[in-house]
Order: sequence, then structure tokens, then C-alpha cells
Amino acid sequence: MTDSVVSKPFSSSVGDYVKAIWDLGGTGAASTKEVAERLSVSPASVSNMFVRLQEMGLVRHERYHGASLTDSGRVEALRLVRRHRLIETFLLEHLGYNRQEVHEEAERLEHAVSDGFTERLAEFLGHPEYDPHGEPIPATDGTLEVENSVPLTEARAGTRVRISKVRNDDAPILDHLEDSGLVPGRPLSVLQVRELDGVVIVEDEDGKTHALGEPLARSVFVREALGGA
Amino acid sequence: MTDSVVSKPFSSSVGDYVKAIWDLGGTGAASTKEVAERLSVSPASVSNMFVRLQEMGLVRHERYHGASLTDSGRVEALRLVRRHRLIETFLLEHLGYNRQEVHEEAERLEHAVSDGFTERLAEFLGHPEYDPHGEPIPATDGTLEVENSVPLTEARAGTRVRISKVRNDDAPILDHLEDSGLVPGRPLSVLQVRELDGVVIVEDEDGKTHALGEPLARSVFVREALGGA
DNA sequence: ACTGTTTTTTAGCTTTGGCTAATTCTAAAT
DNA sequence: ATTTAGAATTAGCCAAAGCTAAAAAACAGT
Ligand SMILES: [Mn+2]
Ligand SMILES: [Mn+2]
Ligand SMILES: [Mn+2]
Ligand SMILES: [Mn+2]
Repeated sequence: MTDSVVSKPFSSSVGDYVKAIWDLGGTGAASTKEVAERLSVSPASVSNMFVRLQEMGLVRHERYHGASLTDSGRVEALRLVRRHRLIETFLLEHLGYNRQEVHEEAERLEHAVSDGFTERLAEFLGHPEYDPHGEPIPATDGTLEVENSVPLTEARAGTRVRISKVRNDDAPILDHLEDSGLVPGRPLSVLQVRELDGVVIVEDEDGKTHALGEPLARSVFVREALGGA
Repeated sequence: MTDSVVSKPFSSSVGDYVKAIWDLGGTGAASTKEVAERLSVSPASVSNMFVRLQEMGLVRHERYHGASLTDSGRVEALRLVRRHRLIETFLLEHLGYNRQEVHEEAERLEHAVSDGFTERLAEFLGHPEYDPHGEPIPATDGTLEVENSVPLTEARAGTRVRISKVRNDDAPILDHLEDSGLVPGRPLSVLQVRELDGVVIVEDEDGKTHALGEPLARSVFVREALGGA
């Protein structure tokens, strides 16, 4: 009796590790410590999981030098990211969640839904390209838009831009930005980017100007205008 | 440091056992063998889980004599049944699943969603009282409508009834009934219930009559008319 | 090249939830 | 009252995923 070809799905732990490595490993390998912190797990557990992930063919791992995704690891990561972002979109747009609440729920649901569910949900949502934080949603085939947005601290004064995403771990900062109407999709004019104190001054479509200190400006990512939100 | 009072949620295994015992244990206790079959698990695993469930306070268990739910076990079971039936309703009404597909997806999602999600989904769905199979959806407080429907084989000729649910393990039978428009909510007149061959003849609201052999008639449950679907 | 700090790995344990095989109990039939 | 078939339990495994504490490697600074 040959092993029938069903290849049982990866556990949610495995999925979260792969996603963490993807998130971190921008360039090069993700370190044991980084992953441990990201997942609130001991470094020892990560060491252990790195060798298991390698056996599963999801990462390449050299002892003492971190892990980086293989092609099949990247595919798995993007599958989860797609689910996660679609689910967040649904929770926000149809169930009345707010931006802060969606993540925790999506973090669990991403492991429980099937591919079939995911595609029907995408259909239901009208095949959105960005999630509520402004992050691009990977396509079914694992394609992901090349990232070309920059934090406001690196924008050029005088350009017209659109907020692509807002990213910060600190809830008060997100709340403040949301209260000011600085949310993904919003078009802005960059009036001034001041080197000496990091303050960035922008004007929104209602003509209102906002002065953002460096911590705020660093959290607001923008793309030069033209493209849709 | 006292154990803070968070009481981590039950695992999905524990949940499925409790639900199985609830499903079965109509009256009295559910047997090891029944539960094992229901969950596709070995009897030894069930024996083992019965003692763990008892320690968690979810069942009462007497060695060699099955397990029955405690109050807190029943609460947990009904919480899951509520989630399950709401999720099935959503999949069917909004994501374009068909009656056959919903169950498997709901069986996984019921363990992944939060109470908050469940109540927002109920809101989104307009607080339905019945799921797509016609089964009543338990209330948040664990209340469940008393079951007062009977299979067509036990209906009285001459009464006006409404289909409450359609229940059978056989897909072709369900398909046939659905194709004939005999789905939950449909009003019918019972024209004849023939003892000798078990055939039941009904007339639907379009004046069309249907003759159902015993296997079909046994699968269609009805309530005397008046009440909503 | 040495030394101290930080990071990573190893060793050894734990819990959860499965399994098979062997044993024991219950209940029905003689 | 025995026997026996079927159901349930026990004993002894396993894998997944976590943990702590101890050992080892890498890295940085002198
Ligand atoms: Mn998120
Ligand atoms: Mn997750
Ligand atoms: Mn179901
Ligand atoms: Mn389930």
C-alpha cells in the first residue's frame, strides 16, 4: 500500500512559524531569537522547530545561522497571509470589528478555513487587493505586489501621495492616526519633511494640515499618487 | 501568585467529544463505542478521554457505563452547536456553499471562532432561529427550543404542516428531496399516510403532489402549521 | 589571541491526544 | 450457574509542541 498522496495540512504551529520567518526574513535568514520573540515562545522551541521545518522541506537551516524559507515554505506562508488578510477585511467590513480587533481573530481563523472557503470569501468581498491596514493581499498563485511604499519620514516634500498602510505596535499611536483620518487610501500632499526634528507636515483632501512628529511619521507609509488605494 | 482566573478554552478535541455525547446521549449516557464511531477514533481513546472530561467537570462517568454531560458540559456543547449552526447558515446563505458542503467546514471553524465573532455573525445573519437543515439554533444563554417535529411517516393525514428539517446520511436522498423543492420551511398538506407500504402523499403550495416512499418520508420532519420556518 | 556577552543548541521533561494489543468486565444465552 | 460474545479498560507505545537548565558556539571588544 503506497502512501496515498493526500499530504495532511500543516498544523497551525507550523504555519505560524513559517509566517513569522516570512515576515522577518526580508533579506537573509530569520534568527532563532527573532522568531522566538515574534511567537512568544522559548528560543529552545524555535531551535527544535527549525529542524522539523527543514525535514518538512519548508526551510533551509544551518546550525547557529537561522532559517530561510524554501520555495514551498514561501508558498505556504503566502497562502496563510492571503487568508489572514481576506479574513481581516471581512471582519472589518462586514462584522463591525475595528482595526485593532481583527488581527487576533484572523490569527486563529487563518488555520481553520479551507482553500475553498478562502476563494469564496474573496469572491464575496469582491476580490480586494489590499487589506484594511493597506497591506497587499497575495494572489491565489502566491504572487505578491512588489512593495514600493515608504514611511512619510522618507517622502519628498512637494509630492502628492496616498496612504498605503499604517503600521505600529502601539495602539495609542494607531488610534490617534485613525482619529485624524489618516487611514489607508487617504490622499495627501507632502508639504514639508524637516530633517532637524523629523517632523513631517501634510495636507489632506479637506485642506486640513497635520504635523506629525517622527514616531507618527515613521508609522505612516505612502505611495506616490496615481495608483488605487 | 494565584492562578489567574482565565480558564483557557477547551481544545477542539474536547469540544468534539462533548458535542458527540450531547448528540447521542438523548436519554442516559453515551457509550464508549458510540462515541468512538461518531468521532472515528478508537474505543481506547474514548475511555481515556472520558476520565479526562470527568476531571474537567464536563461529564459524569462510571466505569463500564458510559458518560453523560454535566450542566457545564451541556453549556459547552450548546455553545459549539450554536456556533456550528450559525456558521453553516452563513456559508450557505452568503458564500454559496450547498447543503452538503457546509458541515465539514463548520466542524473546523466552530473551534476557531471567538464568542465575539459568533455574536457578530448572528447579528449579521439577522439572528436566525433555524439553520439551513432546519435544526434550531441554541440561544446565547444555552436555551434550545423543545423539539416538536415528527417524520412524515408519523404525520396525520389531513393536517397542514411545514417542513422543519431534512435529515439523512445518504447524499442522493438529500439531493432528490432538494430537487423536489422539499426543503426546510416549505408548507405542505398531508394528503395520505398509507400504513401498508409506508408511502406518504403530500401537496406543496404550488398544488403539486409528491408521493414519498418510506425511506424518503422518514427523512422529512414536519411541524403542524402556524409557526415560522 | 583572549575574554565576556549573547545567541543557539542540547538534554531531559511535560501535556495532549492519538494508537494497538492484551486484559477484564458486562450481559445475554444456554 | 456457566459460558461466551461484545464492550470497555488498561498497559505500553508514539508524535507534536511546548518548557527549563546546562553546554556550546558565535560575536564583539580589547
Ligand atoms: Mn493581521
Ligand atoms: Mn496564526
Ligand atoms: Mn452540521
Ligand atoms: Mn468540530
